[in-house]
Amino acid sequence: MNTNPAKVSFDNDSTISGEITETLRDAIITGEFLQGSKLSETKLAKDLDVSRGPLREAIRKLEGMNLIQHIPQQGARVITLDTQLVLEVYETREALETKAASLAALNMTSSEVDQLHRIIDAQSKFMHDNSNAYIPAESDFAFHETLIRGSKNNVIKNALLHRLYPLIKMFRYQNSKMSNSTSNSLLEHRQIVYAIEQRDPELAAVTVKRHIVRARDRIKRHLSKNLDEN
Amino acid sequence: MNTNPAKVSFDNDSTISGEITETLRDAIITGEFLQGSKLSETKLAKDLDVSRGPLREAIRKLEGMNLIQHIPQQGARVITLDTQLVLEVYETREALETKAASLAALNMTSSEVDQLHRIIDAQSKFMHDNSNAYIPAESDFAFHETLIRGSKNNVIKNALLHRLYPLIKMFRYQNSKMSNSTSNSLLEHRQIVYAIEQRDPELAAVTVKRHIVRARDRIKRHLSKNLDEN
DNA sequence: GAACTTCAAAATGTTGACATTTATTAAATT
DNA sequence: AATTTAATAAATGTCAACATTTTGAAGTTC
Repeated sequence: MNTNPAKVSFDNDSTISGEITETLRDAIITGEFLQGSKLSETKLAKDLDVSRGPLREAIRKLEGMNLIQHIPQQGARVITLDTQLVLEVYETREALETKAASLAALNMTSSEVDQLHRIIDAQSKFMHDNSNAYIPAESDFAFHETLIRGSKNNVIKNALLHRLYPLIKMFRYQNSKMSNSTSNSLLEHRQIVYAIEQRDPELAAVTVKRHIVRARDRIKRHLSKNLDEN
Repeated sequence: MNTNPAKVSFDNDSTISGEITETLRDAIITGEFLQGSKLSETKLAKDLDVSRGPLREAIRKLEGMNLIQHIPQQGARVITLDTQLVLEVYETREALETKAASLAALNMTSSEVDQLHRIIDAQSKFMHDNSNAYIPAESDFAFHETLIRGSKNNVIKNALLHRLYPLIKMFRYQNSKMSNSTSNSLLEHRQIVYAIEQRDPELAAVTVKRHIVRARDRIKRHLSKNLDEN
């Protein structure tokens, strides 16, 4: 089983293009490929032992995930997560996931709500066992992905899980020192589940909005203190 | 000069891949390629007189615009704008463009606000000259694109202009008989500009939200009455 | 007549070579 | 010595051929 938090796990593509897309995605998210670094087709094709055709397609797919920036006749570079981009990503996430929460309150199945419960129970147990450590990133992502899927809106789901979360995972993976999820996050998760259980879309929206705005504020403070070591 | 409302106009790529991306995009948006129809690589490559390499890349790019659905080992098909998808697109647009409006109220330059004024003045003149006809689609899109650019959030901007608006343009182009923009739309546009001029993000959000929800409701009514002729 | 096999045709996936553009380095000029 | 120019190397863009998978029709079986 794969417990790599970088894994986005939404494609099972046995083609070479699909395989190397996953490989490159993980390498970018984990920071194995440095931000802003050039992705040379010739070199990468040799390293991965594939031809440039599928590699170019993989690069296009990663461009769709916002992980790569490609300029014609110049090539592809790993996205650079500067302060502005990260804050813009969280603003976008706020808009989309707030709506997703409203919809989830209306459309989530009870078995999906149960799943949310199981996730926060595990988070609760973990924090108890580890004396108020941070929520593990994988568990936090599992919570939000379940919520998003519960919206039953595939357009919002794809926008969030395929295009925004890769960037969020990349940021959190490469800033794991940061106080990502404070003990307060668990309480906020509980409030979100409560709102969904009550089938209260407004309350769900408000609780998720606050959850994300707080995360954004933490990041903002963190980045303003670490202007150099980026 | 290009006045084709299908034109999205955000790429100037002199490569073959870039050229045929634009060609195919317009053909899909205008309905020249029917919804759900197969895009055969072999056939298309012959028709466009290019090799399959750049064509495959174009297909990947169009996939990123949500205009095409590609299944490995099966090929690419033009997206089908069924009722559910269109309503989901408008829900997503509501979430994103509402946020964009708030940000525009804060970040728009005065020259951009002037541009909004020029657009609604032209809309006003057009409707007066044509005795309450609908706002032309190009002008309506120009208004919203200016608003979105004014947000100064590139992530939201790309999500809307590159991934959502192509679908919206496709729908409106292929449903031009529908009462797209009623005379009420002009009033709503004025209210939006007013909110932005006041630098009032909450008011901007509310006015844009209502504008989009109303459009969505019109579409919902229209589609429920035309279940067959789609 | 319906469902399952078999085989041929067509489509997608992949490759390596070629073309064109961009980047690099060395020479030349001021 | 710094800047510009020219030649070379390398990279991206494109193509046509090959490989593999899927599709669909013909034939067979129940």
